[in-house]
Amino acid sequence: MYALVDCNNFFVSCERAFQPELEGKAVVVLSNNDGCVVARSNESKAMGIKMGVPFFQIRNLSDSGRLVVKSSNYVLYGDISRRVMSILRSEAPRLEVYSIDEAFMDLTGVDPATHRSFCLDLVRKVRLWTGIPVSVGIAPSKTLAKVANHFAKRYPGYRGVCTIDTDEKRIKALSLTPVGDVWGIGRRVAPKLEAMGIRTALDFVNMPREWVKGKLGIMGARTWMELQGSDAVPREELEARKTICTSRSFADPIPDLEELSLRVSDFAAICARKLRKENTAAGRVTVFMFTNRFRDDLPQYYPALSVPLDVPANSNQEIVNAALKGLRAIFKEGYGYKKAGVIVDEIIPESQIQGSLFDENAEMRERENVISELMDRFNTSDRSLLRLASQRPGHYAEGIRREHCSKLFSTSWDEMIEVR
DNA sequence: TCTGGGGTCCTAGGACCC
DNA sequence: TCTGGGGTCCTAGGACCC
Repeated sequence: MYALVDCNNFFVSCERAFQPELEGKAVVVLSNNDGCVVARSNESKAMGIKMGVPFFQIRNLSDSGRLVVKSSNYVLYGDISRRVMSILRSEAPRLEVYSIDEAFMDLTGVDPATHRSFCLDLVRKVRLWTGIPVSVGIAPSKTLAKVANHFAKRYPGYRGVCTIDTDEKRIKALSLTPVGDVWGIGRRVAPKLEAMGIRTALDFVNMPREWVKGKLGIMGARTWMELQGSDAVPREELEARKTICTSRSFADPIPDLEELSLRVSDFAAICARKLRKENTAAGRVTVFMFTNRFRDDLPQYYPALSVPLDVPANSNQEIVNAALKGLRAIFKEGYGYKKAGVIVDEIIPESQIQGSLFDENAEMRERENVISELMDRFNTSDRSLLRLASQRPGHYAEGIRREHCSKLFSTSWDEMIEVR
């Protein structure tokens, strides 16, 4: 059996943990640049505020005092997440951290008769020790655990823990679950299924497996198996990431190459640092940028270019140089760029880098690696004291709108850590 | 005026090989 | 006029997730 532990309204709960006066109020947390709603309290959900709505569309609610608005503070959320996960890990031998706010716990070894009380105790501990409310769904597959979790959240009678451990409960739960709410059935496919008369998860599971596989492919068939109660989603092994992307929207559009170069240098340096943190190196660097896609009246341009590296690298100099080379190749005058980013991929473990026999730059690479490591010792995720001359002076967050940001309540200056 | 960021996997089609 | 059969690998795009 799995227990899916999911933090309720996670970013809002992190804000409330340190600002108890927000308890009971309608609160939302905004994305970078104070752009969209990315987290809502129950009260703001009840007001009809949808996930992802642009902030300017609900600004009146905040102006009139009916809604509290916070900018996102990922350093804070990452730190709280680590604390929650470490509690869960100490209670169960096998834990798969699935995202910043949820984790699958393998209940093997826990007496099935005590699953519920075990998880109720978990909910209590996490709340008491971190201030974060969590809900738990217990079921024989991950997808069913997700379903159970929905019920745990929706109905207070469960006191935060809902179990699907009999066929009767499974059928009942599936009959009450819209097919589009099932984990793995997304926005594109749900309307098609509904058009064919498949409205609930139960309707879906009553279709023949071969029909599902034909319509939705092997992923759809896997979801179908999971809803039957078979464990079909493989355990996530903690492997090195295959791609790393750093991108941002800008508060104001950027028209010139000089300013864009500073931003792209920062993005590339952040990618390089993430590589070093995971002891990996990338064989390719891609730059991309976008004009403002919401402005039909302005010319649009959204180029991208990949630059291969002779030898996989993770030093700031090499990643930044490649990114800037790509940027210069695709930059065109006459556009206001609203967003840009850097992707590194073809990632391999640092230990597997094959130097070329005729690499004339081997000595230089070695020096750059040493310099990058030195920079890491001085820089945090929030601030770069040591940087290349091509990077922007000052604070990473400059040029990003964050008008309602809370303090870094839980981390001291030198322990700010980015969390996957 | 104002619209986020970061991942994974699958699939179809093209290039290339014998 | 008529033009095989079967692989592999790579990539872009789409769908999904948080």
